[in-house]
Amino acid sequence: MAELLAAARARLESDGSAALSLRAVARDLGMASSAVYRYVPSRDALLTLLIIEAYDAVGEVAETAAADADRDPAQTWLEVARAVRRWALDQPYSFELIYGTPVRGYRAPDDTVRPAVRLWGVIIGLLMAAADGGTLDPAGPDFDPTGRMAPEALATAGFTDPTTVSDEVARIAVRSGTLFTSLVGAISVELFGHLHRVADDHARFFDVTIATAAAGVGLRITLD
Amino acid sequence: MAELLAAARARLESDGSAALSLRAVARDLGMASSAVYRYVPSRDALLTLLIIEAYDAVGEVAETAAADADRDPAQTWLEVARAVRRWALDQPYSFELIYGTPVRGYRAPDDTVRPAVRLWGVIIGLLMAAADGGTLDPAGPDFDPTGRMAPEALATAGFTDPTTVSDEVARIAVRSGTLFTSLVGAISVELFGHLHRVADDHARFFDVTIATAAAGVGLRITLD
DNA sequence: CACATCAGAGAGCGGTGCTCTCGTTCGATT
DNA sequence: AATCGAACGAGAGCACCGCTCTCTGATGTG
Repeated sequence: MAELLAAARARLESDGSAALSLRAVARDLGMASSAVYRYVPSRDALLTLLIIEAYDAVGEVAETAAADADRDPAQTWLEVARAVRRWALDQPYSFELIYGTPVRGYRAPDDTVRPAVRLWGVIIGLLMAAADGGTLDPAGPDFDPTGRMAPEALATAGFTDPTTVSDEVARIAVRSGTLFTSLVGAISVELFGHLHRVADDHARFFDVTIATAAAGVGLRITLD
Repeated sequence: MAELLAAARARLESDGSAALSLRAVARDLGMASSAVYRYVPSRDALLTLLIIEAYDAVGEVAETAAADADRDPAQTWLEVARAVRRWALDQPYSFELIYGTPVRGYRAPDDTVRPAVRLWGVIIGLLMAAADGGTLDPAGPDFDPTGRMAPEALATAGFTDPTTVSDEVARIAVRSGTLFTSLVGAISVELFGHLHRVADDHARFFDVTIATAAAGVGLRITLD
């Protein structure tokens, strides 16, 4: 089973998710394609395993970057974003697998929710830290947060008891959406080729995009 | 040829790009699969045609929304973003086709550049209008725009002669990247299921995300 | 009328996911 | 120790895919 996953991971990294063929994996293992079905019920199930791996990988990358960086939450967010970008450029197919077009007819099982939420946890944690430290500027547009972010998500991320999400917490958590979107958006846009003939220095474009979006939620990032 | 494109479009809208099968299109037309190759050299070429159609469609949606909306550039941007989102939710597979994971081994030919740049044109136009009207706040982070945005892109969008892009224009154009990213990012995140169990009211999440990112570049959007 | 061009058909190649049946092997129970 | 059953793997086969090849027939033109 471990060998199977390793072979599938190798195939994914070299050929991409769309080309991940169960038969090819079987060939790499020196087995008949039918034998693989002893371990995995379908190709999509195999993909699910890789998806969970990818979510966990990006979650760990973000958590590590957040722990390693300096104290200022805004600069820490920049470092986290950079780390995630580096990971995505390194393993583009893993990024595509989780943040790109979902596989046709594929419905993510609940097993993927917990690892997927790790990144949200890092983001919300940074916003909380900024609020506590008094470095969180007033956000651009303010609005009523009731019912906007699911309390369940906050609870899964380990912040509060789902039944008692304070208005204060919700108001901050809402801003995490913009940070998350700017991160996924900036990487997607670069990775999927939409900066072709638009921007030259992709790393700089990324930094600026992250910093600008962060300014909107009240995090002042200074770029050198 | 027109029938072929129509059938392919229908297949795309019902099954998605990954499942767009030349044989299926041929069946829909009552032809042998080999006959289709009289008109189109390969499946990828057929996809390219649909990609160009999609870029043009989203470009027109954006241009129309920009023309119809009121005078305030910030509010107009919100309307443009909403219109593009509506289009994407309406034709998810077309959105995926251009802003999702690129098709394996597919390299976009230059024919796609011009339609792809229409959306950029709308964005830059709005920023210019805001700057002219004096409603463009100082952006979050400021930075040297030299060499950041390709002059060619500005020229293609119809703003300047590529050799003479003023520093003023470049400084404004740079901000368009954040708006573009927030738009594509917000739609991707929603369409690809990353708001599942995170946000309840997707339309509101979208508005807030767009407005917050816009605040970072200096556009004040007011949400009701 | 002869001829060339073109649209389409059909078979076939190697590939895919997946299912079914068949044999083997190996470990636990009696 | 013998036996039984579960687990594992192989192989054939189904329907589908992109794509190529050859062949047929219609069509229009010199």
